[in-house]
Amino acid sequence: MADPTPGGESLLFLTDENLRKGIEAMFFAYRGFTADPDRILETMDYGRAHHRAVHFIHRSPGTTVGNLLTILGVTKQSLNRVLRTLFDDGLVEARVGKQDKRERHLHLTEKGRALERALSDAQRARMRAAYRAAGPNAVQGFRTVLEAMMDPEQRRQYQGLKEGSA
Amino acid sequence: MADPTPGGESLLFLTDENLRKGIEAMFFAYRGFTADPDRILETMDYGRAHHRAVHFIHRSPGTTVGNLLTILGVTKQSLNRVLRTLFDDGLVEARVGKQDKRERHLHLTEKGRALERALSDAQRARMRAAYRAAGPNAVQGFRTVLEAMMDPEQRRQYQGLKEGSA
DNA sequence: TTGGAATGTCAACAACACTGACATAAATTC
DNA sequence: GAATTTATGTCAGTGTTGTTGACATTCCAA
Repeated sequence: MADPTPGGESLLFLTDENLRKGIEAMFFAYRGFTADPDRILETMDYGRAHHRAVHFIHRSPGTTVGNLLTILGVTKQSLNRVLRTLFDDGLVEARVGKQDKRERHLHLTEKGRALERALSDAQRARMRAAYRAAGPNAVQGFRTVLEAMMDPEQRRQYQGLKEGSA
Repeated sequence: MADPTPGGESLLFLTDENLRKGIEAMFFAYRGFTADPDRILETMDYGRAHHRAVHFIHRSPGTTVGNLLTILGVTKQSLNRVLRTLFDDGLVEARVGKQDKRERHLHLTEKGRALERALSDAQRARMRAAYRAAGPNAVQGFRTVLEAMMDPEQRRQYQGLKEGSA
């Protein structure tokens, strides 16, 4: 019998069945991933879109609307609807750019930081439990596969944060 | 200095910064995960909900509407809207149960199988590329962490398929 | 000064989720 | 056999989040 693994390593992990399991794992895990913040959000008048906006504004304080549009991958109309409620409710404030006065630099207010903390505490708790249960090696693999699954554009945004982007 | 890792292992992988990276990895990777099927779906009149229904009917031929409701975690009204279009377009057929005539057992037609194949080929291609790039060890870790991230109920459904469920 | 970039806003629409209420048929239980 | 429960379908209304398209404002830059 010819060796089916020219590189010397087993390629059994690439069977369609294994890929299907990976696909379903993503589906079910993503549900768990969003479940806890969702529960908090639904007690307010907010949804996932608000969570995402708050998260990325927290991560990159002073980011512009345009940056946020690129990261979130939605239309400005869609983002604007969300941002307006966050302004109105006093969670986010927009400061006119000093150099370029067309830009609006987004910042969380104290109230906004409180919501961000509540949401990310909930989400991190589950992530931490999963990490702890799986161990550091598994976590390393987890991150490696997810990164390989991103579009190049998304991967750039994911990695670009290491050296600060705002 | 006291040893911060009583078990002897480093717990540095549990820092908030690492957890945040994991959270964003999930966010960006899920976008990539759904991007390819989404492109196919939008050329038709279908969306992600149709994809999910077709996927799970393919995986568990003869599954009932109730089973599907549990797996997908949506309301019957929501699922019904999707199933109706799949019936009307001749992608899925419902057979009245032999033992329990209230049940509708769902099956893909040839046309339905064709769509399923197109969608899962696209999704598997990306998953395969990611798996190959990351290697078997990373894939193992990927699956372990995702599994730990699921709700217990979801985990049961994810695992229950090993021994066939339809 | 003109063109384009960054942003905001109005209107309409679609996908996909939800709740609540009601209907039907069949199984189950008393 | 009657009453109840289960499985499914359907009608109506609502909400979140996305989309296009069009238009206005402000301001940087050539």
